[in-house]
Amino acid sequence: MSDETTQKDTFVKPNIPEVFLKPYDPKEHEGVLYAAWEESGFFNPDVCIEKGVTAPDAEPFSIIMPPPNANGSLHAGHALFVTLEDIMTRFERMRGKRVLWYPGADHAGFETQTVYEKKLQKEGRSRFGMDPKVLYKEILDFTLSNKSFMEGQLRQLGASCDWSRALFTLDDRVVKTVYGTFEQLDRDGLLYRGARTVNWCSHHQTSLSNLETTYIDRTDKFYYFQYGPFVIGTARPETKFGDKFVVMHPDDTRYKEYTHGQVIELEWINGPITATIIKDESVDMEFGTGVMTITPWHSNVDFEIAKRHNLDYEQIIDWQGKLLPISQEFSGMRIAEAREKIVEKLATKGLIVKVEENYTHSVPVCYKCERDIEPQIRNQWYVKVRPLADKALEALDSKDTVILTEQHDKILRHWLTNLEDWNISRQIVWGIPIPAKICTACEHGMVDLTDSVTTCTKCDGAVVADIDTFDTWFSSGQWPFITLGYPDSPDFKNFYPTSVMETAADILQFWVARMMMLGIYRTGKTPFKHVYLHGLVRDKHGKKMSKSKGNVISPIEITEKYGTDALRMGLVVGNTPGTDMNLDPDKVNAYKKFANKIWNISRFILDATITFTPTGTPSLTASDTAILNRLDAITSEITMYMEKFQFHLASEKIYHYVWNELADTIIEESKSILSGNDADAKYARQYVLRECFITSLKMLHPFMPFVTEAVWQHLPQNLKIGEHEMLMVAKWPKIR
RNA sequence: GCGCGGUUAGCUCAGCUGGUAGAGCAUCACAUUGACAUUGUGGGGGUCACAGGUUCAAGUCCUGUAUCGCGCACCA
Repeated sequence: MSDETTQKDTFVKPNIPEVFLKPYDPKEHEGVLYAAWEESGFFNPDVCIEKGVTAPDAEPFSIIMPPPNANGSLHAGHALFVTLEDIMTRFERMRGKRVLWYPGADHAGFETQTVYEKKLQKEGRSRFGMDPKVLYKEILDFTLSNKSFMEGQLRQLGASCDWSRALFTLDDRVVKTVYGTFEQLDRDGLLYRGARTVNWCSHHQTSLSNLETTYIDRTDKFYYFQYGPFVIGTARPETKFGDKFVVMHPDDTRYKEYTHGQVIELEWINGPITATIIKDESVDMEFGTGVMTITPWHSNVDFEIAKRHNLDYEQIIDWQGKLLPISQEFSGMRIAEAREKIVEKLATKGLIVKVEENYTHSVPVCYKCERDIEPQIRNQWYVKVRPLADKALEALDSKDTVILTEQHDKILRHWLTNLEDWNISRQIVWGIPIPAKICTACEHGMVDLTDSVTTCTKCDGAVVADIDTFDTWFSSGQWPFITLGYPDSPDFKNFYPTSVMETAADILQFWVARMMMLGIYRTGKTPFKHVYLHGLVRDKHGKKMSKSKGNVISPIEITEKYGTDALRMGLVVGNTPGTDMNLDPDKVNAYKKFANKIWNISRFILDATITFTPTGTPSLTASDTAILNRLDAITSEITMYMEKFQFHLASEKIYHYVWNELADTIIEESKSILSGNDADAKYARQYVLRECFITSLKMLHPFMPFVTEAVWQHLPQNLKIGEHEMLMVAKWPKIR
């Protein structure tokens, strides 16, 4: 009797499944259960109908999974989206809806190409100079191997999505539909190829949309130069070679003696030049001296002025970020070096009026490499977004799409209201090729899906294929209707518009806005009813996770240490929609304990109900009735929270109910009744315990699918009467 | 510069339509071989950023200030 285990064994009831005799071990159950779920086919709504789990006329519920980038491991943000979407999916499936959670994987154009470039760099190679076809093939292999790895991780997190439908963003169906949209935009006059200022990253050698740039605050020198009779201010002396137009406001009395179009001679960087005076209202009289010279090739504002007055313009900086021959002695220099040298030269010529040292401004940089964006003029394909954006705004006004939270609704509206045309050309190989021909003579662009255009429709010149690819967001913006098989697939008819789009708040404009615009444009309907946005997952102190800081929490490691259920609870309890959350492993550990608590509660209930055979109506005591009423109240409260997407409250509620009420109060109070001699009271209490227990397991399931299903699979038949063999498709509890 | 959000216990955060503050972790004390030490019971700890206002009553509504963060824009 000295050995603790033998002592414990003496209390073991033979009817309790052996699995309950030791603490809950997630590793032992999770893989097996996921395989069983997948095997059952219940992730697929069609199978649910075939097998009678879902009524054929059941209300549909659909979520399109934001396809994770197939270029690496899942991070904590992925774990959060899986958790939230799986909660919604499992909840609605249990409520008997016809549920489709549609998975996918994203080739993630620019993102993946930059990941792959780093890999090339490590191997001492570079994408420049590589045969584009070879490079494409290499990235494809890399992506596909990551894709299957990533899908395995989604399974590990418990995602109950329908793998039989899984789609990859480069699959034929995707390309075909995207081409269809491209052609339709052309036909509708919403597409044009034009020379405009693009955000050029000299490092990545591609243009970027406004969204793909970010601004950083920087303190630079601000120079005042003598420019003929004027003093001009600039932070970028290196662009000033081509500046032969000097601009001021027409109402500026300081310069009233100068007239629009007047020509002046002056001494400039590389000798005497002729400059023309331009009066334009866009000039801010308060800024600097109220006079500026313009560099239309390298500034959007200047470009607009040049267009208004029909001025010519010239490239000063090449695509690699070096000065062109126009700069003469500075030709071939990088910007930073040239800036210094030019200032020196202007100083020796006595043209520097003054230098302000602390000029702070925000500078656009590439969101990937944080190098300065060099505005450049380049021919690109543009989508006229105004009509599309207006339709998206209408959908928000009519509440056909509802954004959670209001804050994000405002951000989205603001963005949609102030939108500029969308540059969809990218100079990278990893993406969907743009099906178009470009005239070598006049640069006219022609949409050509069938590879049939051989001469320019405008000037009869020779044509070449456009070598650019689409902005990833142009194709992923069509994802909801592509996945569902627009226009003819039954899925499209059954599930579009989808019920919920759940995604990260930081891609609201990148993705959600584009999906609305393109979805409405192509199908006539907004792609989703509700948009649930989650924030960033940060470390436990609220710091952004990054490899360099070393504070990255891998969801897979957490899962292996604490169990998937614990991770899911850690991610969802107290995490308000739309706001960032902090993930603390200690918090996850608390829910690991909770999973074990559920396990132990199960052991007790199983033991307490061994003799329970549900026959006849129990004669409930006042205390029994109170417990059941309370259970109903909890059930309706949790159901309401679930319906309102308040998972942070629903999860906390069920947690406290199970631990503090069911375990700490109800079970404790039941012990004396169960060991007493009153058979009716005992039977009634067994009935009550069974109700509370089954109901709790069901309400816990969307949050903690593994431990609850593990328990369910070991429930004896006397507790499971009238219930499905699999908790995943059991019926969500109803109020009595 | 314009717009938006946060500021609540030592830490990280909840708190619905206004009614004298909650959770997890941490901490302290006690208990414990019949479901569970991945435990139980109990406790300490907050003038809910600050200043005004509305109200019988304000983390909860209004105004302003400070501070942190986000979105948009940007001027050469």
